[in-house]
Amino acid sequence: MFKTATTHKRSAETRARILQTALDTFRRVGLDAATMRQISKDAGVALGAAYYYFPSKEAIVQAFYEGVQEEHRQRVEVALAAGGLDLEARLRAALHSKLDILEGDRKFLGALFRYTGEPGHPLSVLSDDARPVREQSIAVFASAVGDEKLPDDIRAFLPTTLWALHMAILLYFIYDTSANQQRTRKLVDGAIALVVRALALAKFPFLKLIRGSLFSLLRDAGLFPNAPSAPSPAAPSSPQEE
Amino acid sequence: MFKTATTHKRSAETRARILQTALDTFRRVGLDAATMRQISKDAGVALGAAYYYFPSKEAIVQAFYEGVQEEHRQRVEVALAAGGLDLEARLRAALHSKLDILEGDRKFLGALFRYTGEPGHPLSVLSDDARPVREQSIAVFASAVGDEKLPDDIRAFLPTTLWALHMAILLYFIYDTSANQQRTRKLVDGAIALVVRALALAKFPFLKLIRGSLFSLLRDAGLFPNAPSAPSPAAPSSPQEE
DNA sequence: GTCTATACTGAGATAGAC
DNA sequence: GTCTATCTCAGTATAGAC
Repeated sequence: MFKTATTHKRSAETRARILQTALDTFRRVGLDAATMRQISKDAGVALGAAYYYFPSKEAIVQAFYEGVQEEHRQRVEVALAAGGLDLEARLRAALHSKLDILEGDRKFLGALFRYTGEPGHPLSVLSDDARPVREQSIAVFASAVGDEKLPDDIRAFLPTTLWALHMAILLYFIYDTSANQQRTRKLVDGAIALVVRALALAKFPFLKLIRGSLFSLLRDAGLFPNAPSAPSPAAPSSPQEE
Repeated sequence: MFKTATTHKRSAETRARILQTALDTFRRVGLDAATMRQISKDAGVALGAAYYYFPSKEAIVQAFYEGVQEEHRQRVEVALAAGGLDLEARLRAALHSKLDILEGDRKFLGALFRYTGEPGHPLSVLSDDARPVREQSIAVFASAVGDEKLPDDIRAFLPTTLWALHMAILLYFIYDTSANQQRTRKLVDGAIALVVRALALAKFPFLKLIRGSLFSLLRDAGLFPNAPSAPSPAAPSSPQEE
């Protein structure tokens, strides 16, 4: 039952070596062209060993995303730690740091979206399985919003909305062939500036009505499970049986 | 060079039979579990024949989407032909008819999104290859907007925006396990009502400013290639080299 | 041009030996 | 924990019937 420390360590090393080799190969030739046979060969293990550590090729990708998520969390934490940044600067830091991390991985980043349309698939970013990672990612955006003075309803919806925006931007990023993906960087800055300006509109009372309708709609749809005044205390984040 | 009429017909029949058998199988067992061998066997042809008509399994899916698109165009055309519907009713017709068509195909509809993250892939809804189908689909929404009195900038952006909304709703639809996907139907109605109300806000001059910023941002990002006052007459619909 | 029959390659994934 | 052998299936190739 209990493994020895050395076994633990060797095992972790092998796993790390396979993961690293796989990512190198993904970056070099893309996800599909990278075969498990080539990866295991380059990592100096047999095919079966690779499958021992990663039940599928996609599991390697998943491990990569988890690493990215953790790295993102840390970078944003560092960026916010100093303090003194306004909301716009904090949101820019959150989005740009994500792009910084993924800069070299655009070639296989598309795999992030590959299973989005398959509810049951563990690698769908919208699946129940991915909920922990998804909520961690949303939490990073919540931390960037921080204690900014905002109406309660906006405060409740903003982090998930930013997460959705960030997903859309990643899609744009993948398609962006401009040098160093400058267009995506510009889009981020412009989008954030717009979000901040739109938030300032919150004070107009006659916009509060339509905003309320929008939030009701999203809440009733089962999106935003953590939003206030939800009909059910355990509202699902995606549609469920009535 | 010229095929005889009968050859044409027999060929079309074989193709249709393979397509129909494939779709039946997809619906029954899902896309991945449906093997080309099983499909060709069920269709009463050899494997080679299936590959003669469809270069890949995905090509069958593509053919399916083209059929859906054509069916959608027709249904919306019929719905609008009578006239007398207001904007909200027309938009509802456009969205609900799409859901009607796809109702039985939710199980493999996710394939629509499978290649979204891969710019070069012909089956990505955002790819250059898919541009004709995509623009046809956008045109359907433009026809639903019709000659509604709208500011020029909104008129330019609305159809593509509705198309994007419709893609998001399809994603929700796939995840919606409520009976007969009632939740999606409710979401459609609520979303359309909200869109129509939001359009009515267009008359407020101080909102025109932020609206202008939003549209500039989207246009500069290279989205909305057909929008007015674009910097380049042949602006791309996705990011390109500078 | 349409289609059959069959064999082959390559890749993801698994079983079971060690 | 690791390896070798094997399975399945997408897709290709080929040779030919009609």
